[in-house]
Amino acid sequence: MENNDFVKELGYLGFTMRLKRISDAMMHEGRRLYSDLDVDIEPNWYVIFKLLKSRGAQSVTEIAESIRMAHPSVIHITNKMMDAGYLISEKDPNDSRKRVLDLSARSVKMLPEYEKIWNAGEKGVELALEGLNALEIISALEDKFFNKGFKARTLEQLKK
Amino acid sequence: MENNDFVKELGYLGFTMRLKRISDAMMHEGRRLYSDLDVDIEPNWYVIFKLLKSRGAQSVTEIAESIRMAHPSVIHITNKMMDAGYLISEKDPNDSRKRVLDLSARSVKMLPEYEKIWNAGEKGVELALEGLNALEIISALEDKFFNKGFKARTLEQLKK
DNA sequence: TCTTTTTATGTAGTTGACTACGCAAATGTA
DNA sequence: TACATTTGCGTAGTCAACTACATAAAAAGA
Repeated sequence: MENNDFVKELGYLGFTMRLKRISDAMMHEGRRLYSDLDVDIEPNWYVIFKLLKSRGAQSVTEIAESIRMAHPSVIHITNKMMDAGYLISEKDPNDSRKRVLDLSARSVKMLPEYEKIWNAGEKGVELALEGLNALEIISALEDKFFNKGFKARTLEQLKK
Repeated sequence: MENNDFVKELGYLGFTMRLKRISDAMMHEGRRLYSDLDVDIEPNWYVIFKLLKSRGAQSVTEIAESIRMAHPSVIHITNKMMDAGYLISEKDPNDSRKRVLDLSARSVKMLPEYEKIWNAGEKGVELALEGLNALEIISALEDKFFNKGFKARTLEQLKK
Protein backbone atom coordinates (compact mmCIF):
# COMPACT_ATOMS: atom_id res chain seq x y z
CA MET A 1 0.00 0.00 0.00
CA GLU A 2 1.59 3.24 -1.14
CA ASN A 3 1.66 6.01 1.35
CA ASN A 4 0.44 8.44 -1.23
CA ASP A 5 -3.16 9.12 -0.38
CA PHE A 6 -3.98 12.64 -1.46
CA VAL A 7 -7.52 12.48 -0.12
CA LYS A 8 -6.13 11.88 3.32
CA GLU A 9 -4.09 15.05 3.01
CA LEU A 10 -7.25 17.04 2.49
CA GLY A 11 -8.30 16.78 6.12
CA TYR A 12 -11.99 17.29 6.78
CA LEU A 13 -12.50 18.20 3.14
CA GLY A 14 -11.72 14.63 2.16
CA PHE A 15 -13.82 13.12 4.90
CA THR A 16 -16.97 12.31 2.94
CA MET A 17 -14.97 10.85 0.09
CA ARG A 18 -13.03 8.60 2.44
CA LEU A 19 -16.29 7.47 3.98
CA LYS A 20 -17.59 6.57 0.55
CA ARG A 21 -14.40 4.81 -0.51
CA ILE A 22 -14.42 2.58 2.53
CA SER A 23 -18.07 1.70 2.41
CA ASP A 24 -17.83 0.97 -1.30
CA ALA A 25 -14.80 -1.23 -0.73
CA MET A 26 -16.53 -3.17 2.04
CA MET A 27 -19.64 -3.63 -0.06
CA HIS A 28 -17.61 -5.02 -2.95
CA GLU A 29 -15.78 -7.37 -0.65
CA GLY A 30 -19.09 -8.58 0.70
CA ARG A 31 -20.26 -9.40 -2.78
CA ARG A 32 -17.07 -11.33 -3.50
CA LEU A 33 -17.39 -13.14 -0.20
CA TYR A 34 -20.81 -14.54 -1.06
CA SER A 35 -19.63 -15.56 -4.49
CA ASP A 36 -16.54 -17.29 -3.05
CA LEU A 37 -18.76 -19.18 -0.62
CA ASP A 38 -21.19 -20.08 -3.42
CA VAL A 39 -24.11 -18.61 -1.56
CA ASP A 40 -26.85 -17.15 -3.72
CA ILE A 41 -27.63 -14.08 -1.67
CA GLU A 42 -26.44 -10.51 -2.01
CA PRO A 43 -25.01 -7.94 0.37
CA ASN A 44 -27.77 -5.99 2.12
CA TRP A 45 -30.31 -8.77 1.91
CA TYR A 46 -29.27 -9.62 5.42
CA VAL A 47 -30.99 -6.50 6.72
CA ILE A 48 -34.30 -7.65 5.27
CA PHE A 49 -33.85 -11.19 6.57
CA LYS A 50 -32.99 -9.92 10.04
CA LEU A 51 -35.76 -7.35 10.07
CA LEU A 52 -38.55 -9.72 9.07
CA LYS A 53 -37.28 -12.42 11.37
CA SER A 54 -37.16 -10.09 14.31
CA ARG A 55 -40.28 -8.00 13.72
CA GLY A 56 -42.42 -10.23 11.53
CA ALA A 57 -44.10 -9.36 8.24
CA GLN A 58 -43.99 -5.72 7.16
CA SER A 59 -45.22 -3.64 4.26
CA VAL A 60 -42.87 -2.04 1.76
CA THR A 61 -43.07 1.39 3.34
CA GLU A 62 -42.68 0.03 6.85
CA ILE A 63 -39.52 -1.74 5.79
CA ALA A 64 -38.20 1.41 4.15
CA GLU A 65 -38.74 3.38 7.34
CA SER A 66 -37.30 0.69 9.57
CA ILE A 67 -34.04 0.62 7.69
CA ARG A 68 -34.07 4.26 6.55
CA MET A 69 -33.96 3.62 2.87
CA ALA A 70 -36.02 5.11 0.07
CA HIS A 71 -38.94 2.84 -0.73
CA PRO A 72 -37.93 2.23 -4.38
CA SER A 73 -34.69 0.76 -3.08
CA VAL A 74 -36.64 -1.59 -0.84
CA ILE A 75 -38.83 -2.65 -3.76
CA HIS A 76 -35.73 -3.36 -5.80
CA ILE A 77 -34.07 -5.46 -3.13
CA THR A 78 -37.16 -7.37 -2.08
CA ASN A 79 -38.15 -8.14 -5.68
CA LYS A 80 -34.84 -9.87 -6.16
CA MET A 81 -35.30 -11.74 -2.91
CA MET A 82 -38.75 -12.83 -4.06
CA ASP A 83 -37.36 -14.04 -7.39
CA ALA A 84 -34.84 -16.08 -5.43
CA GLY A 85 -37.67 -17.56 -3.37
CA TYR A 86 -36.79 -15.98 -0.05
CA LEU A 87 -39.85 -13.79 0.39
CA ILE A 88 -43.57 -14.09 0.03
CA SER A 89 -45.82 -11.15 -0.66
CA GLU A 90 -49.51 -10.62 -0.14
CA LYS A 91 -52.00 -7.81 -0.14
CA ASP A 92 -53.07 -6.39 3.19
CA PRO A 93 -56.73 -7.43 3.69
CA ASN A 94 -57.54 -4.13 5.43
CA ASP A 95 -55.74 -1.81 3.04
CA SER A 96 -55.45 -2.93 -0.53
CA ARG A 97 -52.72 -0.40 -1.29
CA LYS A 98 -50.33 -2.21 0.99
CA ARG A 99 -48.24 -5.19 0.09
CA VAL A 100 -46.99 -7.16 3.04
CA LEU A 101 -43.72 -9.08 2.83
CA ASP A 102 -42.64 -12.03 4.91
CA LEU A 103 -39.98 -14.72 4.98
CA SER A 104 -40.67 -17.86 2.95
CA ALA A 105 -40.14 -21.44 4.10
CA ARG A 106 -36.93 -21.40 2.08
CA SER A 107 -35.70 -18.47 4.16
CA VAL A 108 -36.45 -20.23 7.40
CA LYS A 109 -34.60 -23.27 6.15
CA MET A 110 -31.54 -21.37 4.95
CA LEU A 111 -31.27 -18.76 7.69
CA PRO A 112 -29.15 -20.84 10.09
CA GLU A 113 -26.51 -21.27 7.41
CA TYR A 114 -26.54 -17.62 6.47
CA GLU A 115 -26.43 -16.51 10.06
CA LYS A 116 -23.16 -18.32 10.50
CA ILE A 117 -21.71 -16.17 7.74
CA TRP A 118 -23.17 -12.97 9.12
CA ASN A 119 -21.90 -13.77 12.58
CA ALA A 120 -18.43 -14.34 11.21
CA GLY A 121 -18.63 -11.08 9.30
CA GLU A 122 -19.80 -9.23 12.36
CA LYS A 123 -17.01 -10.72 14.44
CA GLY A 124 -14.48 -9.70 11.81
CA VAL A 125 -15.68 -6.12 11.85
CA GLU A 126 -15.84 -6.11 15.61
CA LEU A 127 -12.24 -7.25 15.93
CA ALA A 128 -11.07 -4.75 13.35
CA LEU A 129 -12.76 -1.94 15.23
CA GLU A 130 -11.72 -3.10 18.66
CA GLY A 131 -10.66 -0.23 20.85
CA LEU A 132 -12.04 2.39 18.48
CA ASN A 133 -15.37 3.83 19.46
CA ALA A 134 -16.54 3.48 15.88
CA LEU A 135 -20.19 2.79 16.67
CA GLU A 136 -20.42 5.92 18.78
CA ILE A 137 -18.79 7.98 16.06
CA ILE A 138 -21.18 6.72 13.44
CA SER A 139 -24.15 7.36 15.69
CA ALA A 140 -22.93 10.90 16.16
CA LEU A 141 -22.54 11.30 12.41
CA GLU A 142 -26.09 10.09 11.91
CA ASP A 143 -27.44 12.42 14.54
CA LYS A 144 -25.64 15.36 13.00
CA PHE A 145 -26.13 14.74 9.31
CA PHE A 146 -29.58 13.20 9.24
CA ASN A 147 -30.89 16.20 11.15
CA LYS A 148 -29.15 19.19 9.70
CA GLY A 149 -27.46 17.92 6.58
CA PHE A 150 -24.24 18.67 4.83
CA LYS A 151 -25.87 21.24 2.60
CA ALA A 152 -27.42 23.25 5.42
CA ARG A 153 -24.15 23.22 7.32
CA THR A 154 -22.21 24.45 4.34
CA LEU A 155 -24.66 27.24 3.52
CA GLU A 156 -24.48 28.33 7.15
CA GLN A 157 -20.71 28.62 6.88
CA LEU A 158 -20.87 30.39 3.53
CA LYS A 159 -22.97 33.17 4.98
CA LYS A 160 -20.32 34.10 7.51
CA MET B 1 -36.67 11.66 13.00
CA GLU B 2 -38.22 8.46 14.26
CA ASN B 3 -36.20 6.52 16.76
CA ASN B 4 -36.83 3.36 14.85
CA ASP B 5 -33.60 2.51 13.16
CA PHE B 6 -33.34 -1.23 12.86
CA VAL B 7 -29.91 -1.09 11.28
CA LYS B 8 -28.60 0.60 14.37
CA GLU B 9 -29.92 -2.26 16.46
CA LEU B 10 -27.77 -4.67 14.50
CA GLY B 11 -24.55 -3.53 16.14
CA TYR B 12 -21.40 -4.25 14.20
CA LEU B 13 -23.44 -6.21 11.66
CA GLY B 14 -25.05 -2.98 10.52
CA PHE B 15 -21.85 -1.03 10.49
CA THR B 16 -21.04 -1.14 6.79
CA MET B 17 -24.59 -0.33 5.83
CA ARG B 18 -24.64 2.69 8.11
CA LEU B 19 -21.39 3.83 6.60
CA LYS B 20 -22.90 3.58 3.14
CA ARG B 21 -26.12 5.31 4.13
CA ILE B 22 -24.29 8.29 5.53
CA SER B 23 -21.83 8.67 2.71
CA ASP B 24 -24.63 8.35 0.16
CA ALA B 25 -26.67 10.96 2.00
CA MET B 26 -23.76 13.37 2.13
CA MET B 27 -23.04 12.88 -1.54
CA HIS B 28 -26.64 13.63 -2.45
CA GLU B 29 -26.62 16.73 -0.30
CA GLY B 30 -23.45 17.87 -2.00
CA ARG B 31 -25.08 17.54 -5.37
CA ARG B 32 -28.09 19.55 -4.20
CA LEU B 33 -25.82 22.16 -2.68
CA TYR B 34 -24.10 22.87 -6.00
CA SER B 35 -27.40 23.03 -7.79
CA ASP B 36 -28.82 25.43 -5.19
CA LEU B 37 -25.79 27.64 -5.57
CA ASP B 38 -26.05 27.44 -9.38
CA VAL B 39 -22.53 26.20 -9.71
CA ASP B 40 -21.87 23.88 -12.64
CA ILE B 41 -19.54 21.44 -10.93
CA GLU B 42 -20.22 18.08 -9.33
CA PRO B 43 -19.34 16.46 -6.02
CA ASN B 44 -15.91 14.78 -6.18
CA TRP B 45 -14.57 17.08 -8.84
CA TYR B 46 -13.00 18.99 -6.02
CA VAL B 47 -10.50 16.19 -5.46
CA ILE B 48 -9.26 16.49 -9.03
CA PHE B 49 -9.11 20.29 -8.84
CA LYS B 50 -7.19 20.16 -5.58
CA LEU B 51 -4.88 17.39 -6.73
CA LEU B 52 -3.85 19.04 -9.99
CA LYS B 53 -3.49 22.41 -8.33
CA SER B 54 -1.28 21.05 -5.61
CA ARG B 55 0.77 18.51 -7.56
CA GLY B 56 0.56 19.78 -11.13
CA ALA B 57 -0.39 17.81 -14.24
CA GLN B 58 -0.79 14.05 -13.87
CA SER B 59 -1.66 11.13 -16.08
CA VAL B 60 -4.90 9.18 -15.68
CA THR B 61 -3.26 6.34 -13.80
CA GLU B 62 -1.27 8.65 -11.57
CA ILE B 63 -4.48 10.41 -10.60
CA ALA B 64 -6.18 7.10 -9.91
CA GLU B 65 -3.37 6.07 -7.58
CA SER B 66 -3.18 9.42 -5.85
CA ILE B 67 -6.82 9.33 -4.90
CA ARG B 68 -7.16 5.55 -4.66
CA MET B 69 -9.87 5.14 -7.22
CA ALA B 70 -10.13 2.68 -10.09
CA HIS B 71 -8.87 4.27 -13.30
CA PRO B 72 -12.16 3.96 -15.20
CA SER B 73 -13.74 6.11 -12.51
CA VAL B 74 -11.07 8.73 -13.03
CA ILE B 75 -11.64 8.67 -16.79
CA HIS B 76 -15.34 9.13 -16.21
CA ILE B 77 -14.93 12.07 -13.88
CA THR B 78 -12.22 13.83 -15.85
CA ASN B 79 -14.06 13.42 -19.16
CA LYS B 80 -16.96 15.33 -17.70
CA MET B 81 -14.64 17.97 -16.34
CA MET B 82 -13.08 18.31 -19.80
CA ASP B 83 -16.50 18.64 -21.41
CA ALA B 84 -17.19 21.44 -18.94
CA GLY B 85 -13.92 23.10 -19.93
CA TYR B 86 -12.09 22.65 -16.64
CA LEU B 87 -9.32 20.33 -17.82
CA ILE B 88 -6.93 20.08 -20.71
CA SER B 89 -5.46 16.83 -21.88
CA GLU B 90 -2.39 16.05 -23.96
CA LYS B 91 -0.28 13.07 -24.86
CA ASP B 92 2.92 12.54 -22.96
CA PRO B 93 5.77 13.25 -25.43
CA ASN B 94 7.91 10.48 -23.92
CA ASP B 95 5.23 7.82 -23.65
CA SER B 96 2.44 7.95 -26.15
CA ARG B 97 0.24 5.65 -24.09
CA LYS B 98 -0.11 8.27 -21.40
CA ARG B 99 -2.55 11.11 -21.40
CA VAL B 100 -1.62 13.94 -19.09
CA LEU B 101 -4.34 16.08 -17.54
CA ASP B 102 -4.02 19.60 -16.22
CA LEU B 103 -6.20 22.49 -15.10
CA SER B 104 -7.46 24.82 -17.83
CA ALA B 105 -7.48 28.61 -17.69
CA ARG B 106 -11.16 28.38 -16.84
CA SER B 107 -10.27 26.31 -13.77
CA VAL B 108 -7.70 28.83 -12.62
CA LYS B 109 -10.25 31.58 -13.05
CA MET B 110 -13.05 29.80 -11.21
CA LEU B 111 -11.07 28.11 -8.44
CA PRO B 112 -11.18 31.02 -5.97
CA GLU B 113 -14.97 30.98 -6.07
CA TYR B 114 -15.17 27.23 -5.68
CA GLU B 115 -12.65 27.19 -2.90
CA LYS B 116 -14.92 29.42 -0.87
CA ILE B 117 -17.60 26.79 -1.12
CA TRP B 118 -15.24 23.94 -0.30
CA ASN B 119 -13.86 25.82 2.68
CA ALA B 120 -17.37 26.38 3.97
CA GLY B 121 -18.16 22.70 3.45
CA GLU B 122 -15.01 21.66 5.23
CA LYS B 123 -15.76 23.99 8.12
CA GLY B 124 -19.27 22.57 8.38
CA VAL B 125 -17.96 19.02 8.57
CA GLU B 126 -15.28 20.06 11.02
CA LEU B 127 -17.79 21.65 13.36
CA ALA B 128 -20.11 18.67 13.15
CA LEU B 129 -17.28 16.33 14.04
CA GLU B 130 -15.82 18.54 16.73
CA GLY B 131 -14.73 16.57 19.74
CA LEU B 132 -15.05 13.23 17.95
CA ASN B 133 -11.78 11.83 16.74
CA ALA B 134 -13.40 11.00 13.43
CA LEU B 135 -10.33 11.46 11.26
CA GLU B 136 -8.37 9.05 13.40
CA ILE B 137 -11.14 6.50 13.28
CA ILE B 138 -11.40 6.66 9.54
CA SER B 139 -7.64 6.32 9.18
CA ALA B 140 -7.79 3.24 11.33
CA LEU B 141 -10.62 1.86 9.20
CA GLU B 142 -8.57 2.44 6.07
CA ASP B 143 -5.52 0.78 7.55
CA LYS B 144 -7.54 -2.23 8.58
CA PHE B 145 -9.80 -2.73 5.59
CA PHE B 146 -7.53 -1.66 2.75
CA ASN B 147 -4.94 -4.14 3.96
CA LYS B 148 -6.83 -7.22 5.02
CA GLY B 149 -10.32 -6.71 3.72
CA PHE B 150 -13.77 -7.54 4.96
CA LYS B 151 -13.81 -10.81 3.05
CA ALA B 152 -10.54 -12.11 4.46
CA ARG B 153 -11.61 -11.15 7.97
CA THR B 154 -14.91 -12.96 7.63
CA LEU B 155 -13.38 -16.13 6.18
CA GLU B 156 -10.91 -16.13 9.05
CA GLN B 157 -13.77 -16.05 11.54
CA LEU B 158 -15.75 -18.68 9.66
CA LYS B 159 -12.93 -21.18 9.99
CA LYS B 160 -12.99 -21.05 13.76
C1' DT C 1 15.77 -8.46 -33.29
C1' DC C 2 11.76 -10.92 -32.41
C1' DT C 3 8.61 -12.33 -28.94
C1' DT C 4 6.51 -12.04 -24.53
C1' DT C 5 5.06 -9.47 -20.67
C1' DT C 6 3.74 -5.37 -18.47
C1' DT C 7 1.66 -0.91 -18.42
C1' DA C 8 -1.73 2.88 -19.76
C1' DT C 9 -5.91 3.84 -21.38
C1' DG C 10 -10.52 3.13 -22.89
C1' DT C 11 -15.16 0.67 -23.31
C1' DA C 12 -18.94 -2.26 -21.79
C1' DG C 13 -21.70 -3.97 -18.52
C1' DT C 14 -23.08 -4.55 -13.42
C1' DT C 15 -24.54 -2.76 -9.00
C1' DG C 16 -27.01 -0.11 -5.55
C1' DA C 17 -28.53 3.94 -4.17
C1' DC C 18 -31.33 8.05 -5.20
C1' DT C 19 -35.25 11.56 -7.03
C1' DA C 20 -39.26 12.49 -9.75
C1' DC C 21 -43.44 11.23 -11.18
C1' DG C 22 -47.86 8.56 -11.85
C1' DC C 23 -51.71 5.91 -10.26
C1' DA C 24 -54.92 3.98 -7.14
C1' DA C 25 -56.80 3.44 -2.59
C1' DA C 26 -57.80 5.46 1.78
C1' DT C 27 -58.76 9.36 4.50
C1' DG C 28 -60.28 13.99 5.56
C1' DT C 29 -63.34 17.82 4.71
C1' DA C 30 -67.01 20.82 2.91
C1' DT D 1 -71.97 12.47 -0.50
C1' DA D 2 -68.66 14.67 -3.47
C1' DC D 3 -64.20 16.51 -3.79
C1' DA D 4 -59.50 17.24 -2.22
C1' DT D 5 -55.57 15.53 0.11
C1' DT D 6 -52.61 12.04 1.77
C1' DT D 7 -50.61 7.59 1.59
C1' DG D 8 -48.61 3.27 -0.51
C1' DC D 9 -46.61 1.30 -4.25
C1' DG D 10 -44.49 1.02 -8.65
C1' DT D 11 -41.74 2.61 -12.79
C1' DA D 12 -38.39 5.42 -15.16
C1' DG D 13 -34.37 7.70 -15.33
C1' DT D 14 -29.91 9.41 -13.06
C1' DC D 15 -25.48 8.81 -10.82
C1' DA D 16 -21.03 7.10 -9.14
C1' DA D 17 -18.44 3.47 -8.23
C1' DC D 18 -16.77 -1.12 -9.57
C1' DT D 19 -14.84 -5.44 -12.52
C1' DA D 20 -13.70 -7.54 -16.81
C1' DC D 21 -12.07 -7.18 -21.08
C1' DA D 22 -9.76 -4.99 -25.33
C1' DT D 23 -6.11 -2.49 -27.52
C1' DA D 24 -1.84 -0.27 -28.20
C1' DA D 25 2.63 1.18 -26.66
C1' DA D 26 6.69 0.35 -23.92
C1' DA D 27 9.84 -2.64 -21.60
C1' DA D 28 11.98 -7.01 -20.79
C1' DG D 29 14.04 -11.10 -22.27
C1' DA D 30 15.55 -14.92 -25.31
